[in-house]
Amino acid sequence: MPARNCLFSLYNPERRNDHMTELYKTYNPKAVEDRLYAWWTERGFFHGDSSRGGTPYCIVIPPPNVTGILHMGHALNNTLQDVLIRWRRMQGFNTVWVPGTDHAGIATQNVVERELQKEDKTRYDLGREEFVERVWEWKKKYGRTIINQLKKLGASCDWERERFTMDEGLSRAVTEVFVRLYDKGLIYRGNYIINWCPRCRTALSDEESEHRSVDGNLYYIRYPIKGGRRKDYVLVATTRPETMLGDVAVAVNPRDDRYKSIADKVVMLPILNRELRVVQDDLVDPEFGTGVLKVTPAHDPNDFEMGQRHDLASINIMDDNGFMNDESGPYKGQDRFQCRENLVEDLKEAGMLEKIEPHQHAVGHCYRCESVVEPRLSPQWFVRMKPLARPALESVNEGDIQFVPERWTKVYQEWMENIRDWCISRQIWWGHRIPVYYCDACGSEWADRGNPEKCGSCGSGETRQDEDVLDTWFSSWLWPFSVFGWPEESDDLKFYYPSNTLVTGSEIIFFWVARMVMAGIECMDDIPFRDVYIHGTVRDDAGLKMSKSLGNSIDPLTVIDKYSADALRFSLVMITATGSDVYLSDDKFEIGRNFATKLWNAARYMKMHSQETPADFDNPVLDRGNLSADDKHILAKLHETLAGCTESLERFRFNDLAHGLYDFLWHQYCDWYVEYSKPILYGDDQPRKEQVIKVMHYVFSHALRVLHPLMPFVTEELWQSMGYRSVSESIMIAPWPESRDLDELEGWGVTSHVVSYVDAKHDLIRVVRTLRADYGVVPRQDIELFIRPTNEKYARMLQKDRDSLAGLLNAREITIDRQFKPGKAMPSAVSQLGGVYMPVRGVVDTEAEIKKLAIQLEKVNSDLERTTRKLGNMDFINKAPRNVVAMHEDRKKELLEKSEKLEKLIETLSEHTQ
RNA sequence: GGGCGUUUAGCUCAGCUGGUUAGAGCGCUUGCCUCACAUGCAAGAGGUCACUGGUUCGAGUCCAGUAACGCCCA
Repeated sequence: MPARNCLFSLYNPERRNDHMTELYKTYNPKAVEDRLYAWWTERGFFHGDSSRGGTPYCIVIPPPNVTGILHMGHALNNTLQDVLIRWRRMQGFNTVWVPGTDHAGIATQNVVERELQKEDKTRYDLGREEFVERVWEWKKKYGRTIINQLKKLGASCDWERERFTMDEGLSRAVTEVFVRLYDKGLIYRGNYIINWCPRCRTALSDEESEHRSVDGNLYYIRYPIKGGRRKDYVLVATTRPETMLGDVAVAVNPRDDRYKSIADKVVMLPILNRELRVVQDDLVDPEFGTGVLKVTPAHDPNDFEMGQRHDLASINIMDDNGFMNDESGPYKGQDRFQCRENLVEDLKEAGMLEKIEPHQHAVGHCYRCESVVEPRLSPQWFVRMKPLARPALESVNEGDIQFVPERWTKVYQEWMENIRDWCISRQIWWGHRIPVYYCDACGSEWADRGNPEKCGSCGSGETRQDEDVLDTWFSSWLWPFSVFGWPEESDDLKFYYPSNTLVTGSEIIFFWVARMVMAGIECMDDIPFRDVYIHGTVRDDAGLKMSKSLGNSIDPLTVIDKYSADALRFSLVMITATGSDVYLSDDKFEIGRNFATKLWNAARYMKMHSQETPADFDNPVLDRGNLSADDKHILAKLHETLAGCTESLERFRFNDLAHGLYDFLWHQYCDWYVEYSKPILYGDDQPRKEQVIKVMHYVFSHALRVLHPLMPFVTEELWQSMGYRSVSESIMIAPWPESRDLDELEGWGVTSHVVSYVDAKHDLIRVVRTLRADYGVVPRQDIELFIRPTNEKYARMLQKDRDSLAGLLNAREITIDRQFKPGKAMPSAVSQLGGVYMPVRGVVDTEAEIKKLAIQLEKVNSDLERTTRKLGNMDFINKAPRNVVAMHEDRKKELLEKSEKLEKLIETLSEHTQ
């Protein structure tokens, strides 16, 4: 790396002397980020070790999909986790953040199958074993993409603990849990309606079928009554006409008088001419369609239940690919959608189609490939959820687990209360194969932890394993303890489980969060985490969810490249309100970049004036008598900020943290304190200089630490280059600053009076600057200024601050005089501390001046009137809290003074006009 | 159909337990290359807090209703 680009030479002791020769005006993240990240890793700062003891703080990462690439959702999610973990680490907790990926069964299989397609092969050409081998190869080659991207983001994960859901250890956990639940009777196999994706050729759980509203049709079809005349038919309305090929009955509501007469009749299925029973069922909604429902038990969940109740047969009419099978007569071999078209044509021709109405309805789509999901009867494995849900619900009801924001509690509760069994088998090859074995000799079936060669009952060697694999979430729900080696009772597991905080998005509350709670209680007899922080969804500027298919996503890596990782992190957090969605556009990242540059330059300024960092910067010995009001003010503001930051983190108010630091460092520190310091640092009062330098380093080094979790790179770079290593070799492990309140700052003479005096002084400066601007006095032109302070105390304090005021206002002379009376008309204004007068060359438009002041007076008087009225209201005086009343009284006094001053000003001006 | 959420400056959003004069960033206007920073500095304009009613001494904030939009579940 060329030395010129390396702005500060940092942690490397050999390079400590050749730095600072040249200071660039902007921070150059490219020269910093990878180097620092490598150093942190090398030094082992990310590693957590249970044997070190202490208080644990643990986060397990929501494992990203191994096929995934980092998107803004990940960037936000992992930034927040990193903020928490870095904060707790600095607080001295024994922290660990466990990273890893999940094997994403369907998604990964799809990726590899697409690869095979290019070679004109299918997975069947390779066979199961070879195909799985191929997926492993793919994983080895590409599976670390997202992990490397997390490193670019600055994530301080404990990489020594990186896990993958298909690892040996985690696979063992999967088998163990399966066998336990199987033996407890909580896992069963059954023939039920499941969501079938004909493209992925597998079952999906209810959560994996995404309902979307689609514009479809309602087809009204005539089903003739057997033995009736031509006009005797019942009219059936359906959205999926092709499923009629699997009809076994029609159903009406028993209370529906319209259809009483057909109750004992048989109707004929058009085209196939199958005889259909007429059943009566309460489930039929008389209001929907014609009130007659076709019953297709093999292709609709409600129909299936109805079939059970009325003992109806089930006719499956489709194959695994969504093509019509033997049962569908003339339509055999047709794709389901093509079949629909053809069938509708045929019905039309036969005069059996009465009408088609446009109809909007919800249709399930595969969450991996977006194909229309086909409800279909199929033998699958399920987890009985009710017994698992009960304690998981209780732990949230009783507050052992808390959602932030709280409203998600209800979403969780409702899902738990209405929970349905979980379909866990998938008809794919990539994943944990179901550890159930069958004996073909004696027909027994059992779940096994090992690889049984013989049947346990009859000793036959004719055993075979179930062909299906498990849902990926069946391994993810074990993540909080499987990553620590469960079922082994490792020291790490004992120390770090349960984890403290889970950070995730709302879209996987059902998929993952809820199930982890169930698994944790079932397997560990303890909840997996205490707090669940749910952040918002990342959207584009138009409010659309960012997605590859929409092409509206902003690539975090592009942002890192263009603006820096710190900028990405800071900007994301700054604009993300707690738990609400984020709207992003490229230019938002300038916030963070500019902020980093601002810090960089503040540091440059400090360095210019203090080649050597004061030895006691961390806990400075300050001469109380030699501290100015402004010194005390910034010290107070620093500690106020520190307190606010810690509180924000405790409450997961990340954007408050970002805003607080931004405001403090930019506006309080740079805009006011650094500006204030200039005349001193460029002057030659040596003792004052030393004090100010000490204050600056004290403030800066503490603010940097609190900022570090948000902007790890630039804060570390500055920590090193400013010479703060004596506190700790890295800012990452520097102690988190303790805030002190005003009483604790008393030793430095910091009081609320000093703080409010400086606030008021800032107000005065603003007032004068406005005067300057109003009268077109350019910055380089100096002014003469008269101040008439409100009281003797202010007069004394302002007198002390004359030089600094002169600096901040570019005034060549400031006169502070309680008796000041302008000898001629001049621009003037009113501030809390007193009136200000700014003589200007040339003629002043007195009329305009009076007018301007009159407008101000009007506003003040109306405020005054409102406050007076309020204070005259006995109800207010009696019922409002004392401090509120006192506040209004102060305000009244203030307004009164201001009003009088303005009146006097106007009066004086008017005299000069005459 | 059920549930949840949102509605505050031109834009994106803060505003927590009701209590001063409703804030920020961006954008806009004006003036500045002032020796840390033009990725900057200073000043300024800009608001019927969606609507209607209620509670209260006091409502952007609490309650009820209405409207629009969004999300989740069926």
